[in-house]
Amino acid sequence: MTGLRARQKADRNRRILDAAAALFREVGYDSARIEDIAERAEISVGTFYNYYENKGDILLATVSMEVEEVLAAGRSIVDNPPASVMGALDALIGEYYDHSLYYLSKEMWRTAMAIAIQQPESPFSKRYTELDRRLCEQISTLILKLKAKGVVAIDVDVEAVGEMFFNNLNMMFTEFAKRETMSLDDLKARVSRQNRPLATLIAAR
Amino acid sequence: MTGLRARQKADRNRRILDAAAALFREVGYDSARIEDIAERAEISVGTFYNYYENKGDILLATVSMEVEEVLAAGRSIVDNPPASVMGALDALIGEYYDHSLYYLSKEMWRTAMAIAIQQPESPFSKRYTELDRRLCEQISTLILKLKAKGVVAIDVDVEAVGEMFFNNLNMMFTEFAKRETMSLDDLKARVSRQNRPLATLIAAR
DNA sequence: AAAAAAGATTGAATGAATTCATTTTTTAAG
DNA sequence: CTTAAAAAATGAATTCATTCAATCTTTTTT
Repeated sequence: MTGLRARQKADRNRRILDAAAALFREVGYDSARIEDIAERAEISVGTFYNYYENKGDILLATVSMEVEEVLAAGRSIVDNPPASVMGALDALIGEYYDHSLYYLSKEMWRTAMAIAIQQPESPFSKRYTELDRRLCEQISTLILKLKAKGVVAIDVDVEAVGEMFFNNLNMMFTEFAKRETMSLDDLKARVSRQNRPLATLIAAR
Repeated sequence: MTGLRARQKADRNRRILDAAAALFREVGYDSARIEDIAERAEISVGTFYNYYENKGDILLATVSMEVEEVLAAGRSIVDNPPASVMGALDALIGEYYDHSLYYLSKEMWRTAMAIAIQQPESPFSKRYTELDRRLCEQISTLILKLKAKGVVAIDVDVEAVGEMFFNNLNMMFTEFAKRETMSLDDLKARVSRQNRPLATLIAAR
């Protein structure tokens, strides 16, 4: 049986996460004070710091939940991809992008990205980087699948190509988050255009 | 003749910039306190905030100087590029990367990137983004030059390809800044491998 | 079941960025 | 040359994330 201590710990952890996620959505990251998060979670400020190293950590924890969902959604596309290279890429990348604003605002994404860059050694930053790696891997897996189906030429360096597609879509998402005026459709159209040359050239002839 | 006020303003601005750049190099961004920067520049803390919106702004101002230099160095490679697509890309990108650690540490780069993402509306953030755009443009210009020389196929979408190379090298530089253990040579080798498929495929046959 | 040890919680204290009401300096007007 | 208006500089006060010594709770030992 789980001891009282372990149960209380899990319970507090969830209360903190819920309180923070709610506050971030309500007032944005910067205006959400640790004191307020602690008050909502019915703990003290000090306790907050026993659970998370710093304010950024709790945001990255929120983001991680979101990315896990995206990965799961992506899996079903990779398992049964559209028949063309461009079609498959547009479908998977479109899924990523459409999902991205479901829980998180552009401001929250910007902050999360900023923290992940700035404190790469913090545990949640590592987790975030790990999730990026898995997204990148998923793109490569898609290309590999297309190769197996004979849609992509046999001599293509799948990993190199997958990394290039991923780095491009990731960088473009960063730009999207930076520009409040840029729409999801703009983003998808631009990335699609960027992908076309490489996608066309790696297609089996 | 420039009034006294204008001259004093320019002078103070330079003193602040010099003081900050020196302190950042000596003790790193986080440990450099506004109070110390102000003391070195022989102004008050309040005056600092009349010249820069916040601490991040002054770092981005420092970084901008560095990127201007890189752009200038890149120009001479674009004007007289190596004869192959891979050769030309490796040369230009190598120049960017080698230059990057001349004035700035990885920690300073990380902080600058983080700030540029987080506060995209601040004046220096816009300047930083603008410099990124010009770097991207320089890559496209290189491809265009190679096309004119008959090294790159005539039907290639230069802009799309240039953006993809750039976004990839930029994302990889971010990863480089995040990993304290990654060397410049590792970085160059990985990017070179990533570039090869697209570089080969766009070459005129 | 009492005592000791280990583990957690707490909130007041610390330190650094940022603000803002006041003072000082420069320019323009009479 | 004085004086009023505009622009800048100033630093004490504020705000907020983070720390840490003291206290309380749970678990383990006897």
